[in-house]
Amino acid sequence: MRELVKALKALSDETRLRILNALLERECCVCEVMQALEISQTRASRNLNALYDAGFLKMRKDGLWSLYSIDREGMKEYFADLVEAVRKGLEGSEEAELDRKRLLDAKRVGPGCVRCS
Amino acid sequence: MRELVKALKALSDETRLRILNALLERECCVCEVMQALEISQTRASRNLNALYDAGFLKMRKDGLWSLYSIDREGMKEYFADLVEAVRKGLEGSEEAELDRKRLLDAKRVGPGCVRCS
DNA sequence: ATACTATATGCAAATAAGCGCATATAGTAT
DNA sequence: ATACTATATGCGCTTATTTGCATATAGTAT
Repeated sequence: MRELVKALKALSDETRLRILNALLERECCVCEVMQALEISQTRASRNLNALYDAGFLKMRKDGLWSLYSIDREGMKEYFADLVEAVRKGLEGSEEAELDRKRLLDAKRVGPGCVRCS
Repeated sequence: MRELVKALKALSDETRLRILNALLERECCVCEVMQALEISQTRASRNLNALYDAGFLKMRKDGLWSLYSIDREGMKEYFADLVEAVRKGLEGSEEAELDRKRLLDAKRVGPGCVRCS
């Protein structure tokens, strides 16, 4: 019960739904999420961690980068069902589509990177 | 997107998950929910309304009673998927089981009713 | 009409959630 | 070593959520 509440709380936020939508496309580092959703570093990091903490994501390190992805193998069956229901509920959402579009151009560099200014 | 967030917010609360669990058994009036979950009238009414408002429940009046039930016919497909995922996530929950057990003895009378004191 | 009952709701207090700023941490590069 | 980069996190502020109390509303019964 506690686990289920935590999972649903993790999903009940627009930012985190948008993040999940992006991760449905592919594995992302924090800065790619920032770029795709046009949100701050703090916001991206904290909300990614919330989804991770609830049990939806897995994370691996690659140098400086933290790479998050949907933990399809590791998550419980009803978690996968929730993700699938969310995916279905996101169909036709302009916001979600725009995020995915921006994700195509997102690069694995941060906001303070000189190449971006 | 807004609709999906609202739906997930409605589900992301222990009281409302317990209510949904009770309604998976059968249609209930507010006072039956109060008895099954052992919660106050305000709490039962407000949380039932939240689930109704999000689109999970339907309601009909019978005299003084407001009878709530899961709106299986009226709700969108992905809402039904969410409910099913929640049902699966609730399997094995002692709290949910106890609520269902108490629901068996719940009667359509309120807390101030003389027959109950 | 009055008395009683089930539900809904305005208000206020308590608690929780979200986020920006600044800073810490840890890896990379020179 | 220093300089730089990507991510994480403590703190504080703001906003949202939850709930109880009291009361309103509406139906029933006499």
